[in-house]
Amino acid sequence: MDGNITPLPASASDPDGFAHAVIAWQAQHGRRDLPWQNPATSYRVWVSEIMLQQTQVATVVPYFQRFMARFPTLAALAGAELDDVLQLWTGLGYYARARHLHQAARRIDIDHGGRFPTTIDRLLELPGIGRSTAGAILSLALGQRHPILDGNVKRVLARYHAVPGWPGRAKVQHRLWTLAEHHTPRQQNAAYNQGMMDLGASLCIRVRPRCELCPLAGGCAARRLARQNQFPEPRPAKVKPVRQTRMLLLQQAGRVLLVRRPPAGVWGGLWCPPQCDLEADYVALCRRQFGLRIGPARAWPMRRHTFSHFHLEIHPVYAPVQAEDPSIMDRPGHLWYNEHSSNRCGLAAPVRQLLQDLEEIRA
DNA sequence: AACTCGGGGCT
DNA sequence: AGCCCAGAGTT
Repeated sequence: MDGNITPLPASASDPDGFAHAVIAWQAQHGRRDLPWQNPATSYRVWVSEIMLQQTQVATVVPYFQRFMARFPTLAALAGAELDDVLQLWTGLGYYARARHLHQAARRIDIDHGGRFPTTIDRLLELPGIGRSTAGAILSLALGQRHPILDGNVKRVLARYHAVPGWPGRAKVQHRLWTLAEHHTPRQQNAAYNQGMMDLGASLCIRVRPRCELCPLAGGCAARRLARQNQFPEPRPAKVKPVRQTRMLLLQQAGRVLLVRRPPAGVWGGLWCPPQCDLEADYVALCRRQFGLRIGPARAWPMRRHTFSHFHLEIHPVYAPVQAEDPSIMDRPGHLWYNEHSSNRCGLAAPVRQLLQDLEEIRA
């Protein structure tokens, strides 16, 4: 690539040629064969946008394929059990989004007769869909004119206009939305929005952006100032506290006891080994809470899991179950998990790792 | 170890 | 309106 920027034809709605440059670049270099682009139905674009909110494209693709194989239509998702949805979400993180997705599918089924809403106001009423996601669905699937402002677009606009401040701040976000609206073309809106996302993902990346290939380089304020790395500004740093927890790996006949976590909060709705404080008497707890008598316990090495706002130090303890009170175990919210049986449940990443380690020790 | 990401929810 | 929260992957 020679780095020359072709002079851009201007139009009444795009006086600086910004949108035109993005659309032309997208046609040549953008992504056109992602699974949710073929076909780009509202349902498929919606699911992909929710997954892409928390994960990069390469990771999302296999999750998306599995999800579509299992829930090919909105009706299939609306009729599904939450546990089945969470199972397909295992490892993706941000499990509230899977719950919102499922909830929203049911709402569309009930409130809209199963037909996907086609206006931004109706979309914004659904859980898990905000302005950017609604705009992406209507633009990419239906060709309507809406701006979007995902992480990639924020980075492109923050650099192009040298917007100071952290985009998480309301004032900065408002400025970026205004800029996004300003650049959004009347024609070829889908190609433009896809192009902005592709630009942010492939050239206008966080570190060492590849400005020499960028169709917007000629007008980019950050580049003119040679300050590409200083936009957008990072989130203000904060110190993360450390929390500790005990996880009880109670094994019986090759199965491990899991309990369902509360529907909201960390790992909401997921299944997890019983937890307690480090100081707690877990032998007594097993008997009192689960009716289990456990054999000699063995502590496993601590492992650390980092969340956005704290570190969690997990202290696993393994213990064989010697006797159980059979009447207690059939309560809802409890299950004996076996990797090879078809348990339908969502697992957080460190829990999945723990169960995998347990499996390897047995083998 | 720091950084990322859009939306929900609380104050 | 302005915070805080959520999780795993990437760098």
